[in-house]
Amino acid sequence: MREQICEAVRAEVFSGEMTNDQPVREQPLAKRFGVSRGSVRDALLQLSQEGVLVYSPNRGVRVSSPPSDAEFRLFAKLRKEIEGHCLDICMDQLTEEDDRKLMNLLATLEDSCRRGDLSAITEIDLAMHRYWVSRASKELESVWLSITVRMLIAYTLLDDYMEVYQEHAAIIEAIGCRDLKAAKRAVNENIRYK
Amino acid sequence: MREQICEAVRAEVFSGEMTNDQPVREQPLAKRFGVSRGSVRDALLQLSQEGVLVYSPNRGVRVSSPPSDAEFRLFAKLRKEIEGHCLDICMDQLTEEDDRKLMNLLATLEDSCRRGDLSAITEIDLAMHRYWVSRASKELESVWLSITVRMLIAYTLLDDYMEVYQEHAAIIEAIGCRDLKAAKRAVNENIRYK
DNA sequence: TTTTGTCTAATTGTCAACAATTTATAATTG
DNA sequence: CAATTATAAATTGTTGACAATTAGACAAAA
Repeated sequence: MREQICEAVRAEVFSGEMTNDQPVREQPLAKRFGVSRGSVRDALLQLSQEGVLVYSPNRGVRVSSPPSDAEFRLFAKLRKEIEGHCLDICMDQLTEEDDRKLMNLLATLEDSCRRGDLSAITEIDLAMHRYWVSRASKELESVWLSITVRMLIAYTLLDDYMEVYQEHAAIIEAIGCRDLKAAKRAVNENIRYK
Repeated sequence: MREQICEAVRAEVFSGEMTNDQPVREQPLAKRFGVSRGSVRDALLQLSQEGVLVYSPNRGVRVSSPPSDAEFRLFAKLRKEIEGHCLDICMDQLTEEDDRKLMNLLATLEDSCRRGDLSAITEIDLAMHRYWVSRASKELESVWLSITVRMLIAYTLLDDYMEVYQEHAAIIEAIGCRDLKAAKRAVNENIRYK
């Protein structure tokens, strides 16, 4: 249940439906999901730890502000380190089943890019990168997520949607060939500064 | 309240009083702190996000296992990047008041090292590094903490306690002189592999 | 002996009500 | 009229009770 609420709120934050400087109230969310405030509280607390929301004692939560440029660059660097490490770990554990799943994600991404659906693009982008991180380590996944969501909050608009697709196509291509160096290069290319 | 419970449990994990593979139950903690299970739940959930505990649905939480050597090295690298960045940001914002506080922490650290009190050493070590991270950015602090606690879980024993003190003395010395390069070098020296 | 199923105890998940705190509104005073 | 104080409303924090789930003990069957 908590996970469901988290995902829903996360998606709304990325899609811009929830703007920062605007508090996220517990009661309305509880009503919307048909659950008690307690469950909503748990979810909001988790999202705060994750970096999507900011918590102030006795004052509730609000959507996080985008990081500064310097912080964004640091986050990008950290993500490259982490995802590179994860590719090292999991590259030769991947099966053809994994390749299929990644291809499916890629196809969905292509569709979303064509439609220019930023919310869907963000979601699938997150899911794809998460795939190899999650495969490598559950511990790392949590750290990686808290960095990545902070970067994604900054993605309010993009110049070229199809470029996103092409970059991810290159990554999946390299992974399909089990070419570690090429995969790392493609990932580093994709995780770039604003 | 939540924060108090978090700190207490965190301290017990670092001191080794709570071992991994042993579940952390809500009811006993609630009784100990004289609060309801709800508050304890909040705290345990937060510590799970932080990486101190691991949460399994319907099965509660247990103390995290130490990271693998490869993960530990990655965490060390990330910490160096983050703390270096934070020193960049906050170095010339520090006042003499900050210097005094850091000196006090250092004095306490020296005492703990002489006594060989690993629990206290870990706590103060955490507090010192947290000082400059927190000064630079609250957002970064949360990411940094989740990395650092995972490293500290691995610190069950140390060969030379006084070395810890000397390394931190060097850091504080450099910060006192506002010597950015020396401070970063000293921090990198301190954050090292097992 | 091993496996399966059932019951019981322990534990977590959820809820609705109440207390404490903060925010917004109205009244008072200089 | 401006500033301050008192009051009311909205919101979060906490609690205890109950529901749902899990783990362990024990018995029955293969």
